Amino acid sequence: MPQTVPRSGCSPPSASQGERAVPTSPADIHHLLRLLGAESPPEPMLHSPPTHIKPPPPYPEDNNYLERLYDFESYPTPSPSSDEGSIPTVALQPPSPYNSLQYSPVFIKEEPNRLSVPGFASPYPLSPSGSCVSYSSQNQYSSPVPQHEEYIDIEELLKENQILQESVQQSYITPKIEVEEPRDHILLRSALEDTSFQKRLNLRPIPLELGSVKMEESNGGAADEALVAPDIDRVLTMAIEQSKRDVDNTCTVLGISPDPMQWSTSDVKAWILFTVQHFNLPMVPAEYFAMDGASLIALTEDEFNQRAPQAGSTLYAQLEIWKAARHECWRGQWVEHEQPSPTPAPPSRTSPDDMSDDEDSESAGTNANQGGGKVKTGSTHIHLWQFLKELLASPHIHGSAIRWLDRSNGVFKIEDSVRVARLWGKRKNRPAMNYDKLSRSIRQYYKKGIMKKTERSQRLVYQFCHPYSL
DNA sequence: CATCAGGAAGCTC
DNA sequence: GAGCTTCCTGATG
Repeated sequence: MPQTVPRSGCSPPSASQGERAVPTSPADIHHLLRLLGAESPPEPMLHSPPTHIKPPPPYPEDNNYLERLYDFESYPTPSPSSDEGSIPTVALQPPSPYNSLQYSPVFIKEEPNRLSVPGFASPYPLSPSGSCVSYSSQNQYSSPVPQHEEYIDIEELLKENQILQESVQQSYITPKIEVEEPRDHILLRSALEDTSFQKRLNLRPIPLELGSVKMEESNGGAADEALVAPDIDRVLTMAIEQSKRDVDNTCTVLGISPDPMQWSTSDVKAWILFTVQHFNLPMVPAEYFAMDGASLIALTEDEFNQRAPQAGSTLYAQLEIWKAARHECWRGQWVEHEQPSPTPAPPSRTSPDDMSDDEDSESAGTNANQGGGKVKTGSTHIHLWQFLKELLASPHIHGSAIRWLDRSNGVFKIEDSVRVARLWGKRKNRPAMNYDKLSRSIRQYYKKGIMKKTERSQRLVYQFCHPYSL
């Protein structure tokens, strides 16, 4: 019997993570990473390339074709962020076959601790040590996929991760310091754990339940044995985080929303070209994807492949990541990731609590995607638990009204019931809202498995169930 | 007195 | 039908 992930005592039926199968072999991991958008690694590979990929039809290199290519100069070239001064930038150059066009370098904010796994989701080049590489405009373009590493050094990866986790645990021990847990992302995780790609890519299915060590017959030797599920879980978590960072960076560079549904035709163009450039894919004629984001989302993988025989799969896989991230955004997970660091209160105020209700309402209602996209929330179509998490995510503004007592266990306290109720009422256009009604709604969550009673009953203290506390 | 707990009915989407 | 909202009674600290 395979072991399974221990569940929280109140996992809601609809949100249970279940016992999904995840790929276990390096070959499958590699496929997973490719689906995240990384280009095929150079030979030799850990696995044979999928046989169904046909040789690309040669694109005409006449002037008419070149004119149909997207205009790279139209992209914004944001200057390096000032709040993360130590983070270097990477100026990406287009692939050499097309460098006869006039391109402007695109500056990407690179993060120093970017995961250094070849063929990984990150489209940004890394030096062999994992630090960033700057490409001057004179440099010849290098493939975004690191060429210097060809294998996943999973042991080293896990060692680093273990050190990281130990340091985090150390922080937990420190009294009175709240440590923000690394955000998990249920939907992205689901996308990553989806093994339907095994079927699509004619891979040998390798069932493994999350948290188990059950292995099918292994022909991969010691490398396979080394990949037990908890380790894969960590890799998945890192992959998720990486994907989100990549989405964030792309949003910043292109000035587009993280939600593909919001994309205009020109946004789609920008995204297609950006993705093609990053993954060193063959150029795609502009008219093949002349549509808005909603239409793009509606395309099937086959339709992507018809439009772009070589790039279609990667583009489709990337869009899947963005679509999953869009759901994360909706769930409010994106908010905390993109939220700018707390800014000082305006001079006219002595504390955030002096803010007017209107400003409270606004700050609690429009924080999604403040980091650079165009999407605004603030809709009345928000669940109470999401709203509470919004408030909890802004301790610099709402810390006096509601705050985490135990972030890791989802325990929070309403410090000012009147204020929280008033904010909720404003958001829902319910002027008569009061704490009595709000608390009644919270109590409804007990049945639904969204919240639970705390072990020791305390006034105004509630607890989210997993995974709602994430 | 404020809060907790939960039943019941109504409203909105 | 879901997700509240509103109103209610009774219990608790």
